[in-house]
Amino acid sequence: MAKSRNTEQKIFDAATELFLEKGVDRTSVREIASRAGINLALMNYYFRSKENLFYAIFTRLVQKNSEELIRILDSDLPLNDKVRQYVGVYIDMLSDNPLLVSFVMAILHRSRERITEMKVISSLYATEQFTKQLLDEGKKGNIRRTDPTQFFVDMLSLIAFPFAIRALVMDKNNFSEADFQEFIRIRKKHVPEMLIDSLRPRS
Amino acid sequence: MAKSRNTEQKIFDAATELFLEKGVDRTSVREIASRAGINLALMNYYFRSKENLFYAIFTRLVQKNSEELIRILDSDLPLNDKVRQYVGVYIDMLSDNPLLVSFVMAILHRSRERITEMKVISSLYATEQFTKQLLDEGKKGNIRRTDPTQFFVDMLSLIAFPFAIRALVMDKNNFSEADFQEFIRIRKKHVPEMLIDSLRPRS
DNA sequence: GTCTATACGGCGATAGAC
DNA sequence: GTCTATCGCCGTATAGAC
Repeated sequence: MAKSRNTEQKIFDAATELFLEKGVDRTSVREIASRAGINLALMNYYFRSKENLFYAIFTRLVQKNSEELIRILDSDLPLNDKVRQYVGVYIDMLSDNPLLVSFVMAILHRSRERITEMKVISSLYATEQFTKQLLDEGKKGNIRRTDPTQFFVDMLSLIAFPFAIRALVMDKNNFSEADFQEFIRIRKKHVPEMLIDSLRPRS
Repeated sequence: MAKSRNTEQKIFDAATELFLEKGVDRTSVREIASRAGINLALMNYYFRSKENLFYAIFTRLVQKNSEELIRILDSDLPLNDKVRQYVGVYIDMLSDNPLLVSFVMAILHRSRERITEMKVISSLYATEQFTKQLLDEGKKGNIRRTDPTQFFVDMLSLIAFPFAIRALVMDKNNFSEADFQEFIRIRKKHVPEMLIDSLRPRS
């Protein structure tokens, strides 16, 4: 018992490091065990499978980061401020956590049907309250668009996809790391304004 | 010789089917050989590796579909018409080719450095001529935005990401297949208008 | 070209001893 | 809990008959 949490944590930490360094698929369980300084069998004693370990790490990472996102969506902020804040925080979060981007890619790349099982991934999506707010603003005629699903998918796409095609963008534009960070910094202003524009009633 | 193209084609077709059904990673070369009705050794005779086979299928699929996209980008159409046509054709293409979406996901999920090696993937990105057109319109003061990279990333994100998170969107909205298709059909009108709006000079 | 047969090292997972 | 030893599958490769 005394050593159990310790060992579990060592496996967890070693896996997190390796997943970040080499990606999930290119990291073998033997390598994780080796870096954790334990045996291959122990790896399976604590986490029944590599997939389980992956889920454990992913869940913790998402939970840690998604709380703030949900808090923003469920806040009492006016719609425009809310969009600005949400996009900014979300982009910072993806920018600061390459592992998160890589995990989401790995999950999207997996079988499409079972995405539902990863309940935690829902926390990266819209909340009921935010959907309601959009519908309410629409009824009041304050905004042009009336489909919350389209709006939220637009928002998520503009936030997340650039990180997914990061390598392609960098290659095509001869971007350095700093260039890409500057590109993302500009998006933090640009994306909210574009979304808010799309809501503005026509003059 | 007589049978060679035939066998190569059978392997090609069997692999295409299986990649679509189960995803690239979950399909074994033994399974491909089995479905193609041939032997494991032949599999290695024609394509030296599974990776080679994957690239062959992917390259052919992209080339077949990207020609029209490039033709549109390099056409003499006015900017707004070009955006409408490009988005519509691109969305149709992704809608009709789930394999293409899955392959792009697989590649994005692979090592980020080597994306450059897949030269064919560049054909899914902007052309020089289109970039030039955006810059020219900007100089003439016809459009508000001046950064072609941001615009093109916006466009690609709004087109492609919804297909990547298709399962999530369907789950969160209780969409049937038909519902999702309708959702996409609406996007074919909505996305170009949103992009064109973002270009329109402020009144 | 196509086949059978066999082999290699690496993988994820597990049985069973301690 | 922790270990050793082993299983079955994987991608890849090759030798040799037809």
